[in-house]
Amino acid sequence: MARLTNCITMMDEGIGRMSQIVPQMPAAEARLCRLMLMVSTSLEEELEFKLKPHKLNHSEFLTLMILYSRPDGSSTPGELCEFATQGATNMTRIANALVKRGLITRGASEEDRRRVLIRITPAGRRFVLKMLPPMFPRVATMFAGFSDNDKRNLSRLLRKLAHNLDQLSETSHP
Amino acid sequence: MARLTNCITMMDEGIGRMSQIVPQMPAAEARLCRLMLMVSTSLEEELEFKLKPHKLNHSEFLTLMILYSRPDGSSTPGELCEFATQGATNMTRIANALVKRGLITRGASEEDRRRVLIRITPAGRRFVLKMLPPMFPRVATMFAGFSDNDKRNLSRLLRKLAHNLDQLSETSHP
DNA sequence: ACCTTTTATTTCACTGGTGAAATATGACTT
DNA sequence: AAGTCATATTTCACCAGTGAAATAAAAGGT
Repeated sequence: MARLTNCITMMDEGIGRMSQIVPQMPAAEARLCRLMLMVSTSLEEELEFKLKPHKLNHSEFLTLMILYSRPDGSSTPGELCEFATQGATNMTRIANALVKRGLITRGASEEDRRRVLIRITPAGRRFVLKMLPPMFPRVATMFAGFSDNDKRNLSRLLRKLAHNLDQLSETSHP
Repeated sequence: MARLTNCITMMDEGIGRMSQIVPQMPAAEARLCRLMLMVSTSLEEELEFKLKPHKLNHSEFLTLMILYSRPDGSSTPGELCEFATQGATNMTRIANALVKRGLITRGASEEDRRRVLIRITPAGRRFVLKMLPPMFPRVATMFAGFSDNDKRNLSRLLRKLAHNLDQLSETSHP
């Protein structure tokens, strides 16, 4: 049996036994939580596997992609922290790494010179365009056997979950 | 707008622009990947938030739960590594931490004395029973507004995704 | 001109996790 | 009995990320 499937089986049995001991437990929801965490860990590993040859880690890749997909190819550290969900400390390190490789530049903004402007370089764009296509088959294979309806449904449910999570974090750690 | 929702909006726009530049990109699948990663990161934070007061991190909690849910309350380091998806190095540290708190014991197995037997203590069981219930409302709230059908569907789709991920990792890094 | 605020950065100590190599132990094979 | 294998652990150097505090720089309000 394969790794993830194996873990999921164990999890199912474990939660089954737990919910006999602690009947108030929301067993179905707990299962979904564990499923989410396990599957996404594995998904992340799968993507990292394609990044490693390029000596990129996940957050460097993500930062680069955010910059690429901006209309003007630029952003500020603060914005990048927000969208890549990284702390400022870490973003500094990420930016340092990408600047050293010549994939982005970092300079003072013209309008508001407090701000630092981070901008993807032509070399950065070429790099992305070269490394991206080999990832496509892998991403497509992950969702093999998913009907269009399955994909729509998964998207809908994840967004709904995201909405609930936002509510939760707003009320308890605002 | 809330944090996650905000990030998702940006992601949608970003992938929209990317798929105009690189039309072969499997845009729907890429969106689902990003959604999975973002949502599960947030979900994990939400759970950690409830663990922090108990000075437990996610993998310590998981290890403890695995032990609790075993019929005999015990396991071996190797097995725990597998089901908690942790390296041996890390499991040693986790076990050290839990032993120090008196929540588990670690001793040589009787039958096969190569093996180490890790076993949850009565104090460990009490600890779990005390800390678990306060997490329930949080977990339930995450899936507020999910019909039974939604939950079944999400479970089905995540398991399908898990299956595909297993296939992927078996063929490419076996 | 002065004060406040925003923004970015750096530094430091820390947590959490990885990977590789070395060591120990004892089971299994022959 | 000797050799091989499996298991667990430790150690070491490392990567990735956090949180808090200190510093810098300049915008904006008064």
